[in-house]
Amino acid sequence: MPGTVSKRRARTRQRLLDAALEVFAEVGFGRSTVEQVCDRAGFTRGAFYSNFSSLDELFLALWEERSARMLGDVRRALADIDPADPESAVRAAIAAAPVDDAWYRITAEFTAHALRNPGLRRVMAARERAIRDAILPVFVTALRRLGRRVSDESALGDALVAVHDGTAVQVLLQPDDAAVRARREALFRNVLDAYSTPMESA
Amino acid sequence: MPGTVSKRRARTRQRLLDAALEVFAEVGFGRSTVEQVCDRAGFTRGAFYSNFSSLDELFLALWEERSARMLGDVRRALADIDPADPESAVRAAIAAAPVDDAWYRITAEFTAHALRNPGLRRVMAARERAIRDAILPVFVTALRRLGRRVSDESALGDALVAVHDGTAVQVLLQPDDAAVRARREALFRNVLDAYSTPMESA
DNA sequence: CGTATCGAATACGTTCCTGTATCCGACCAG
DNA sequence: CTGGTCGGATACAGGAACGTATTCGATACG
Repeated sequence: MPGTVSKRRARTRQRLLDAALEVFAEVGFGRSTVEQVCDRAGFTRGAFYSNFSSLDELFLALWEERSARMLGDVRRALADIDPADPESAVRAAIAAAPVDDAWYRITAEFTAHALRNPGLRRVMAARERAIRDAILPVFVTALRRLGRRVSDESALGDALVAVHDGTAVQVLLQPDDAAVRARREALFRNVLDAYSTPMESA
Repeated sequence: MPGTVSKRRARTRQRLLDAALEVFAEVGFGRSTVEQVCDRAGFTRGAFYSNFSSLDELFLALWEERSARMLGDVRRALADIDPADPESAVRAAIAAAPVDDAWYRITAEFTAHALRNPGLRRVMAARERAIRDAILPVFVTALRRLGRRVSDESALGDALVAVHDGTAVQVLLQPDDAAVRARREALFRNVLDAYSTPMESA
């Protein structure tokens, strides 16, 4: 059966990816080695090179997988929201893209890496756009339910992503500071407000 | 003269730092080696170890130096602004913290690095706060001149930094997209607007 | 069953990098 | 001019990681 991979192979691959996630989070991608990943996964380097041609390739595969999963999580979390309760919908949207320390470290380093490689950069930009476009409709419909309409959806999307990323660093740098978290949420509200206008009631 | 360093030593040190900046920007801190830095600087590893005990130490020194310089640049740029021209003051403030590709890559990686190390994390958080507090007054006085007062300065400061960082990534990922840059500036204006309220005229 | 194939393990040579211990030259003081 | 010291160069031994070529065992299939 061409195009199929054996279960054995798939399991090995997955364990390598999982191990790599841990190693990258602990020592950073740059400082990670093929050997460390293999040790952690319980395989030898032979197994690694039978599945990936380089650490870079694995890195990309890992990022694809994780960001796809996150995108799925977001879509799923937003699929069964209560249309009558826009407040909780927005809360669900924010919760769906949580500030995860380890994952932030990895994406930060991957972003830096991607900025050095035009091909990767485009892949990353596209993925960012996909995530933005998945989340955006939720906010738009929620706002509509609150009697507000969004004029420029792209602008709102970019603003939300920027605020999400920018404030995530602050929250992670000062994890014990409740005020920082509060300001983060306030900023979200302010942006939603600034990018939508009250509708004439029907 | 205790506490002093010879000129020769200072020059060597500086050349090593400059070379390191280039190397880090090109291959990333994690993938950089002592040898690469020395080759680039035109020294041997002996000179390196006579100045730094490890790449990590140099990395920290480099970041200190650069971020201090940037802080100085900001302060200087904002020292001689025209008080009668708040528009250009804000423009100067934005220009003072430019979106520099190489520098962004390094700080991104350093941030990830710092998040793994509580001591470094606190150093970084303090530095971020210093930068924020240096820029903040400019915006506050500029807004006042425009007849608006800022109620919560900390909130505005955090918001500006978050927007700056969050949108910087977007700009770097889509360097040719003018719309992204435009949205970035619009977001700045929106934030300035949201975090200030019109004053009763005197 | 037996056999063919697939995938992980092994083993190898090589390159790169590390850190230290020592050397040598330049610069300064007297 | 001369001795001392400071700072970068040299040299050395060791270790880590790489990528490949090959082996060997397991699994699927006739």
